[in-house]
Amino acid sequence: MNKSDLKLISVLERTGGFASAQELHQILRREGDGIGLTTVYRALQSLVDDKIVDLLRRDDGEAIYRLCGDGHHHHLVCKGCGQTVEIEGGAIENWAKTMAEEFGFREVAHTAEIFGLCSKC
Amino acid sequence: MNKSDLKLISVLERTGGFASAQELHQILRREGDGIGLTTVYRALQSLVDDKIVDLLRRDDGEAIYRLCGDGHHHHLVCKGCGQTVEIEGGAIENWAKTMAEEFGFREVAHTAEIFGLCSKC
DNA sequence: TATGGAAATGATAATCATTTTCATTTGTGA
DNA sequence: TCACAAATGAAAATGATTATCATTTCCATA
Ligand SMILES: [Mn+2]
Ligand SMILES: [Mn+2]
Ligand SMILES: [Zn+2]
Ligand SMILES: [Zn+2]
Repeated sequence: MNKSDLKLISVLERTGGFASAQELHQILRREGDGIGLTTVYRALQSLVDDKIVDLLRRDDGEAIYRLCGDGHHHHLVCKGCGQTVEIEGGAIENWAKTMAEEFGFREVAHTAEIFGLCSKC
Repeated sequence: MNKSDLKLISVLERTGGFASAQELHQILRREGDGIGLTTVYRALQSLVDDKIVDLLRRDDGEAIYRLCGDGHHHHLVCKGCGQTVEIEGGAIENWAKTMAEEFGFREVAHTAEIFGLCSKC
């Protein structure tokens, strides 16, 4: 947890939703911080490893990051404005476990995200 | 549905699991087909639009494609060998709908995939 | 069958996010 | 202060995907 990591956490706190590495870099630059793009990627990687931020992918495959609450959860993301709600997996946690067992899979993980338009969009 | 689309469907039938555009291109080349990479991308794009193949993303963001069964379903994918089982969403379908309603989201879609190691791996 | 335009094709170049390299700077404990 | 490790960022490399554009293949109609 170094200086750059903290900068990224700070930006992510302010932006709220998901943002790409390039976008986060631009925001920091606009604010007068001369941080390099390389360092932004490094910091994000490190934060993902430490499970402090979540990584998922835009439709075009670009990685997007978001400061995350603790523990396992899922997301409800607005395709219009990017607003994101963290939600519990509820019934799908068992679904994933059951399906995996049924087909003899071990060491399973799962992803589940919901996309739509929020009430404002 | 043109000649190239059919070639891609044929390769996807033979490979079974998910494969990237680059991999599918290599397979066709190895079989003596001189099809261009551009055409492979175009055919895959068209098949995805027509919902004949499914597109998802590797961890590194690379797009992978698979010939799909009809209708809405999810996947159980082996991280070792790529073997893929198509499974029903079951509890997820209601979960997605309920969560979306609760937060006032419209026009919702969802993704849910399970990853693990199959019994052979 | 000939023909003119539309659709398909593929080589090549352009994009663009991400990763590598590597020289320089900064931080830190002895 | 000194030595050494960690952090930083400019620049180049990588690699998937997309855009161009000239050429070829189809196909309907005369
Ligand atoms: Mn989250
Ligand atoms: Mn499928
Ligand atoms: Zn919105
Ligand atoms: Zn396997």
